[in-house]
Formats: sequence, structure tokens, C-alpha cells
Amino acid sequence: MEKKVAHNPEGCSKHLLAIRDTMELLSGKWKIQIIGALLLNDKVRFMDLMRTVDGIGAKMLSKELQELEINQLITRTVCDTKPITVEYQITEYGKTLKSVIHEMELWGTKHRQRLFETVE
Amino acid sequence: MEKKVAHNPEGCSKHLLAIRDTMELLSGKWKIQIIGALLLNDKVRFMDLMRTVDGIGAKMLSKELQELEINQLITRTVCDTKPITVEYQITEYGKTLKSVIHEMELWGTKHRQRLFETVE
DNA sequence: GCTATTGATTTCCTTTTGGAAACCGGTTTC
DNA sequence: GAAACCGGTTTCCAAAAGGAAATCAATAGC
Repeated sequence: MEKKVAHNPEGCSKHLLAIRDTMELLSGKWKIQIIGALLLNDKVRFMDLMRTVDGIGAKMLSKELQELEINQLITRTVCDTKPITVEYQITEYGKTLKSVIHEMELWGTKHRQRLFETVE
Repeated sequence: MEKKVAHNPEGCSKHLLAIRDTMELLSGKWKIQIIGALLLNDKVRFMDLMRTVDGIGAKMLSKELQELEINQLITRTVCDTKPITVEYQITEYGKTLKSVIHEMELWGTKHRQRLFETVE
């Protein structure tokens, strides 16, 4: 009996690996939302993010920001102001995620519409 | 003192909500990989997926497939063959995720290249 | 001196996720 | 009848993710 498996080990896993890489950087409940906020605003303070990203707590926010900084998707700048403020800004590299996130936004919007249509 | 917060509650949260919606459907270690495999092959059996999606266990695979089916991204067809086989297939609706996943794949590929370049 | 604000960190806890192994039921092959 | 293949489910456990609240350090205003 011949094999009929068409699972193309090399080509297939290469695609899946890339997808996996992307997901790893963006996984979790908050990272994409933070990036999304930073894509819209450019230069946002910690407390602004607390208000923008609905429901996030201080611990999560600071942890996620650290990870994003390590991956060079954002920069962190401490400002020498009255009460110390910190500005987060998306990097040029971070901006390359724009297309990915935009597609997610488009799809999410249509999906939500579809859910409402189905109910009616 | 005037407010200098520029967090645009309505417009902003609408974008973030859509992103959140998409992420929710695709979150977890396996779902996108499964969809990716189904996008490449169209009609894949359970055991094929076990082999294609590297490292997944039976429990996870069947659980993830159930969730994808509930969300109408894939269909499940039981075939009346010698040892019973089950074919999973992506739906037309599931195919609309193609652009999202494709962007992820592109970005992941470039990101991996960038990592190697930086090391050199 | 007390309180508020900003940007965190730490502790403690609960929930979610994921994995390994056993088992099941049906069918085929030896 | 034993073993193997297919497509699961169940149990039991470990690890990861996430949240609430307390704390902290610096500074500003009252």
C-alpha cells in the first residue's frame, strides 16, 4: 500500500514555524492591544495605557511592556518631569506589525458583524 | 488643569475590540497552526494533523478542532471507511482568515531573518 | 506633615492552559 | 485471539498566565 499522506514536511513546517514565531511575540491577553494603542497614538505614557487598554492591571502592563521592549518593538523613555513620566513609543520595527494587526482588525470587525447578522 | 489625555475612547476601543475578537478565536498554542495546515491541504484526517502539527497531543487536537468547528471555521466529516476516518476541512468562512494568517507568516519569516542578521 | 500622582515591583492567590498516559470501541490483519 | 490502526475521551497533574492588593520611591501641592 502506498502512502497517501500529503503532509509535505519541509514546506509545511516552514510556514507553520513562521506563524508560530509571530504568535509567540504577540501571544497573551494584552500585547496586541498595547501595540494597537501605540500604533494609533505614538508616545503614550504608562497611565494613558492603563486607561486605554481596558481592564489591564499595573503588573501586567509593566511586564508586557518589558517584553515588547526586549523584542525591540517599542522604546521606553523616562522623562524628567514633575511626577516622573515614562513615554512608550513604537519602533520602526514595531510598525512593521501594522499589516498583521490591520488584518486582524478587519477580520475581527467583519466577524462581529457576521455574529449580529446570524442572530437576526 | 485641562485634560491632556488623547485616548479617544470610542474610536480606540473599537479597533482594540476587533483585534481582541480575532485573537480570542486564534489564541492558544495550536489553533492557527491547525488552520494553517488546513489551508494548505483541504481535507485532512485526524492522524495527518497529529503528524503535521508538530508536538500536539490527541487531547489538544480534538479539543481545538471542536472549538474551530463551533466557530464555523472548519467542518468535520466522518467517513465510512475500513478503519473509521474523519476528514476535517476548512469552511469558506475559515478561508477568510487567509489574509490574517498570511500576514503573520510573512512577518514571522522576516522576523526570523532579522534575528539571524543581527547575530552575524 | 499628609496626601496625591506616576511608574512600577512584590506577594499571594486563582484560573487557564497544556501535556502524558490510560482507556475505549470499532475494524482489520495476522 | 493478539496486535495494530483510527479517532477519540478521561483522569490526573504541572506549568503558565493573570489578577488584586500592598508596597515603594520620588516629587508636588496643600
